[in-house]
Amino acid sequence: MTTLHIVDDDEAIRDALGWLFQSRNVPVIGWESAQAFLDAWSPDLSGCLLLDIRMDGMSGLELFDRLLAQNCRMPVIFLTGHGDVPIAVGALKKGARDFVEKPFNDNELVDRVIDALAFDRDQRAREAGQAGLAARIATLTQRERQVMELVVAGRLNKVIADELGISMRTVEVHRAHVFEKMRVKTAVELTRLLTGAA
Amino acid sequence: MTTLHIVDDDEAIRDALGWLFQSRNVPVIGWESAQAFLDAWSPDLSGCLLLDIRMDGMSGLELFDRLLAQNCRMPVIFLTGHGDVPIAVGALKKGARDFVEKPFNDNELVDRVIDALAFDRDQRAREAGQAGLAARIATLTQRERQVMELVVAGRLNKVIADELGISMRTVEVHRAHVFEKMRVKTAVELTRLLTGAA
DNA sequence: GCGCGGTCTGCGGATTTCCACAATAGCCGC
DNA sequence: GCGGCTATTGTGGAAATCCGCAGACCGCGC
Repeated sequence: MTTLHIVDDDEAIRDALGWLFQSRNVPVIGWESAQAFLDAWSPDLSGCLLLDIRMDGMSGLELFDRLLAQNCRMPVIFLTGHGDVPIAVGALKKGARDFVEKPFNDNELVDRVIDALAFDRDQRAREAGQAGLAARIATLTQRERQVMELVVAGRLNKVIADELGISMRTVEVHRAHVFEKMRVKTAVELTRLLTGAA
Repeated sequence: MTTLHIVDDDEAIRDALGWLFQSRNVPVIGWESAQAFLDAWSPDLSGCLLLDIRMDGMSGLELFDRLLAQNCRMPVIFLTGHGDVPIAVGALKKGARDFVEKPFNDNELVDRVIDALAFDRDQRAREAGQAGLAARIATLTQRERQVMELVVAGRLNKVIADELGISMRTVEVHRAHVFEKMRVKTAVELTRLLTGAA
């Protein structure tokens, strides 16, 4: 679900943030430790993360690192009480979306979270498209993939036949199969698909 | 030139940094104020910027904003004595490349500057390619541009003729002109050019 | 062994693209 | 007005692509 995940070991803060966001119609789930969230995380968890830096046990930064190692691309907003520039800079350069010091302005934080949620939705839509594409590519045979690459590289069938050492007719057959499986009608459409054009 | 531009109103620091970088074979130019650099800036100044935050007159942050307003895309590394998280976060989110607190580690700073210089070179190469492309597109006539768009959209000449209400032969002529002016031989190559593929 | 899928090939025809040669017409600047 | 650029169209042929029909070989699983 597209939810704000709040990871903070201070229950009072989880509750306060929970109230804040629920009053703005943002679904919230609270986690009492980095480990708890890490255990529950799966790639189809969507939404964004609000992460306290200083926690007992695993810190927010370490959780962030571990999530990155697992290819989590959920937007992360850090919350911290004690400002530390190198930490903030490091987190942002690793890809964190924001880094907010307490005390924070409620409205501002809500806005940033809402932006992050929208970003995650968009990103997931893009990734879903890519996944469908990858699935179609997976149905291609070895040869078909080879031919497809050369077609997308702009080679004529004649040239492809030469390069692969097969007859033009065979290239045509593979090419037709590629078009069918990739659900396109022309080489241009195929190129747009694979180069990720609009 | 691809140079490190140091903007700091403290001459001692400019000198110290100048020595540091020149000893590492990084060309350096020092500027004694934000205004001085801003006056001298032009879009073909290349390299990267090392910018002190606190200066008499215009601050480093304000210089950064003004440069952004002028579409400067040179990588900027901020230097600051007094850490302030919101400022650092704001600068990075606006696109600054780094934000370093004094005292800094010499080697680390040099590495980051060298990275930034390499980034600028790459970025300029990409932009030069795009500029050449834009220049070629500019030589196309109205009609040729229309035809090009439809070709890249994957339409057949026949369909393009219908959509534009002209004869197929005319479409062929425009299409050939487009290929010639854009220096490609196939519709696929043209598509790759315009969609910015490898 | 038999079927299925992948790879390979040829033939022939329809469609599309590519291109040289040729021509008409409007607009703009010298 | 002439020359140049743009847009338009036609004829006709060469080249490339698209596609159905037909057949071949090989490996794999039932």
